[in-house]
Amino acid sequence: MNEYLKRIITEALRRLYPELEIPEIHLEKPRIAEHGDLATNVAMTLAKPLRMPPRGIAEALVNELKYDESQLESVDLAGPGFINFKFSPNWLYGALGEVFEKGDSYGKGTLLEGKRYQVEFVSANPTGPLTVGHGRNAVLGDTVARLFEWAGASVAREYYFNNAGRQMRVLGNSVSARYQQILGKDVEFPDGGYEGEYIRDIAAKMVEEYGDTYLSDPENVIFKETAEKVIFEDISVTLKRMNIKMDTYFNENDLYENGSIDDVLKRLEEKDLVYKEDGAVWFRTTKFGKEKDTVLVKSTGEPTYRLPDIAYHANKLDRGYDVCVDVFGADHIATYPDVISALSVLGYDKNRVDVLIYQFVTIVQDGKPFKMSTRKANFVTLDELMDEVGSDVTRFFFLMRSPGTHLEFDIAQAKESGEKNPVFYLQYAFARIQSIMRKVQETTEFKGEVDLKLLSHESEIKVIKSLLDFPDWIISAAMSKEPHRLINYLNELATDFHKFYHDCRIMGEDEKLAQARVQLLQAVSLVMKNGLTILGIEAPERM
RNA sequence: GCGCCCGUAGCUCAAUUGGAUAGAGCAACUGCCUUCUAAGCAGUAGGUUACAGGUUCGAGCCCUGUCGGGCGUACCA
Repeated sequence: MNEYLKRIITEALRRLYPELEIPEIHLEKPRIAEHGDLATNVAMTLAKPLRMPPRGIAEALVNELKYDESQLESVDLAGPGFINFKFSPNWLYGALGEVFEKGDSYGKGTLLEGKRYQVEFVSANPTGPLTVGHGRNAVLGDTVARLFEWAGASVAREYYFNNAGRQMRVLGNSVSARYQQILGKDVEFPDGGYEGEYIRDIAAKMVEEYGDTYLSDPENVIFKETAEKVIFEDISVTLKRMNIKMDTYFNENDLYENGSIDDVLKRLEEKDLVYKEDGAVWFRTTKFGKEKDTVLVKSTGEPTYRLPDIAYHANKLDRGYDVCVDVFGADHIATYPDVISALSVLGYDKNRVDVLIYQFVTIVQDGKPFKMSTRKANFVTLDELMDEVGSDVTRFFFLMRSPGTHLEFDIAQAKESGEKNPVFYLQYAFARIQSIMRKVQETTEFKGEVDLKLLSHESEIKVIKSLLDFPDWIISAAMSKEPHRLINYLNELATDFHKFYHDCRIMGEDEKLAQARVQLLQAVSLVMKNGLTILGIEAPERM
């Protein structure tokens, strides 16, 4: 339909103003239903180049426009110069038919067909269980990946981690200290160590397994290695519970072993973008508009995290992905411009790296905000949260707001199983349809072809139109990396359905009409299911 | 100090990326089930989109400044 409208508008313009360079025709869905199904503002944008009033242009255009009346019901001039198009019911019924043809794959687009995407997310180092803070990252990353898939791309999900470095040493020392304490040795807990209960659990397990074997060897790497193994196991179980499956895990350490770190450094040196000072190696980030240069290698010889970050991104791009998406919390916002600068210097197209930055999550418990810190063991883990509210609610809460705004996670509201909880509105709509279907199937058997033309009630038409919007919203949510748009859409669809069902009954109606309505419900059910699938949320048969 | 993000109904948030009359949910009030899920529907009330300018046919959205909040601004990740 979009293409059709663009074509006839362009043709009309060409006839009216042969001299004019015809701009890209912009079509949008008016906010208000009375303004039609699609509208264009070409007349307004042409006002300046043509030096004519927008309404005058619009009027001429409307008069000149030739269209097929079986497709378009009306074309109107409105407001300051909008041209509003209203689809004919005939076109709507035809389009609705296509929904059934596509079925489970209705909504799948071709925009990103043939593209290879990679989404890197979670990427928490194995120092402790995933917390609610990681939750937003995990769920956003996974859902954005699903959206890319529905937009036609092939997508790889990657988890990047570092099991070397200072953090992990502290982790090992923390376990070692607890291990010794359990065995009765009076050792002091390391300053800044991980205080969480899970450290004790790991130590206890080691006592069980090895007895006091390592009591005389508190520096043994086995403490760190065991902790890493146990914690990773724990993390992957948590992810699985949340419906998240990683394709690859990438260890930062590989970048050292395969020489990419040195290689990147050498290539930056060749471009004269690094220099030595005070025993450290610096990256001339001032050349890219930064206030200060950035240290890449400390005077101890150890790289800062920025260098492996650059090498890692180069590595990802070398693996042939068309686009690599990073999912970052707001605290990482400062680091990625350096990575981008370095990559373009190294000859990569910086548009191949895309970053989704989300604002922090505030947990609200008993009406009060709750500050978290992994090291201080002052946190709510994702597992605890899911024990309380389940994974559907957890995913939904992380997705329902724009990534760009701070998210307030109200545990009380999430626990609420009734109308206060917004997930249920969607799931209920689906379950309600299933129930109606079951009932109808018990009592009636429809014969003959479905006649969609019988769906002429205002709220039926509204439902049909909403159903047809689904693919557009997937693209919109995918390209903006904002899954909440899909949720907003599904909410509207659910509202349209409930309204329809309030206005229109099925049983007791004329059989052909009932049949058409059942068909319509099937379409709603299908879209609802596909939508919830993208969100990674279950569509329950009954509630 | 400087940089990035945010500021919309009492509360939590939308607003299809510059479009027409700024919308939902919760909280408050009023109606609607003897029959297919009322976890629903319909309605009332609630706004100078933090503030002041600017850009243009048109601004919650873009630009400048001010105020308020978050995050950065490490030879931490």
